[in-house]
Amino acid sequence: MDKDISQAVISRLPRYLRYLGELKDKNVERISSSELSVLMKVTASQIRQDLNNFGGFGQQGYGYNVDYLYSEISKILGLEHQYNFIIIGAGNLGKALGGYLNFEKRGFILKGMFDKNPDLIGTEVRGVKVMPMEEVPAFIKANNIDIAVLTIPKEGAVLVAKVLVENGIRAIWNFAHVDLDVPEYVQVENVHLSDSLMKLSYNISSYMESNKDKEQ
Amino acid sequence: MDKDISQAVISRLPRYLRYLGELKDKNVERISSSELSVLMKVTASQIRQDLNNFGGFGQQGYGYNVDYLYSEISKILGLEHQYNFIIIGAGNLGKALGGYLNFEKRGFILKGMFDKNPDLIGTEVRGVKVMPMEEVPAFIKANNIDIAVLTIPKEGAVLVAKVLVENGIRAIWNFAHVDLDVPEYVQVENVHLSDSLMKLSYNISSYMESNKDKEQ
DNA sequence: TAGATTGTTAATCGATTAACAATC
DNA sequence: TAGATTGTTAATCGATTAACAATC
Repeated sequence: MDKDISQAVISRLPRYLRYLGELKDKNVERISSSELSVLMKVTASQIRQDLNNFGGFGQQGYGYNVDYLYSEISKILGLEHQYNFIIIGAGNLGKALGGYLNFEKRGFILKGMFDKNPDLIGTEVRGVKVMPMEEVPAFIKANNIDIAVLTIPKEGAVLVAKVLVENGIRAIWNFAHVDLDVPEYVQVENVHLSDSLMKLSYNISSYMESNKDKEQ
Repeated sequence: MDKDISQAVISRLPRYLRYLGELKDKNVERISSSELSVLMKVTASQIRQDLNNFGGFGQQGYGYNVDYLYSEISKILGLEHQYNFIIIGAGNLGKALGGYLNFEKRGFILKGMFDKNPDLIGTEVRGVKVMPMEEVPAFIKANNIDIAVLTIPKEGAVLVAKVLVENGIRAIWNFAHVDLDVPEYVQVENVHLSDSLMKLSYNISSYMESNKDKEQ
């Protein structure tokens, strides 16, 4: 299908979807790329280029129909599918993600949680029980799990990822602070929180540096 | 100081630091850009270009001293500073971030947590008490808070950010699913988890699409 | 010294922006 | 029809890669 779209474009799609959702909520019927560009603080040209990677969703002289564009971007992002997911690591982060109801609205269904800590086994998040790690392989197969969320310390992550892949997982949302090495057919999305915090740290201190002269 | 370095470069620095940390742990003394490029799966050229934005840290014919390069990148990222931070929103995500000890190792000191939910007030994370939202302004001033972590639903986030800025916060680590509008001197780092999940969703479904023909 | 590898310039590639003809 | 705005091509800008002279 579509020739490989750059990840830069993909990264912007959820933000388009968010703004279009807000416009929908306000019952806005149509919007032009230039109006949207003002709201989103990007160029109108970029919006049109991005969208035209996937097809012509607008109409000359009119702009874009908000509802239609919203639903098209949803489709592009694969949000019309349902995905079953499990969470590996039932600490605070795992629980936070498991409890997040908006994911379910988008079609991501929490099927199970796992942890190696016996104290956590049997506890629940939204009615989903935490199970011991040994049960992961059988559970994946029995429940058609698509996505595994990895919220465990980096030490165990590489091995766990291997087990997940062996048992047919197709995607990993990786919060462990390590790069996973998986076959190309397994999609990995990394969320490295400490990297993000370091970026913030850089920007704070580089802003300070650049203002040293002006200070007094 | 340094002419504005692109955010693409900044984003790669924490990953360099992570690999150098691992090499340090293995007592590796020196490494060449090409050895590192193999480990990290990037080009040697990119490594050298990235580093030379900040100065010449290597030596011809030798490569880079691991310890030295590690400490230089730490400095660049501002990790030799101490930052005091507070967490606004003491739900599971807030608690997860508050409990993360590695942040403290990097110089990020959790000073307080806040929530508007009376049930949470008085509970603790690592000895840090959750306080009511009304106390935020006085607390920021009294405790020299640099960074606020925003782990509240998007509805309240814009208003809270306004209050934070008015009281002298210089940086916001924003987990609320909304774009904050703050003065240019306030640094914002966004972590939009649902955007990240949608990217994963795109990659799963576009991989499926691209293999439809091959299937059977 | 000879070999290795950096720092840096030049070439290439890709992404963003500008411009405008097509068309609703 | 006239005006507006897209879809798309062309121009620009920035980031990545390649190449190599400098130098340890």
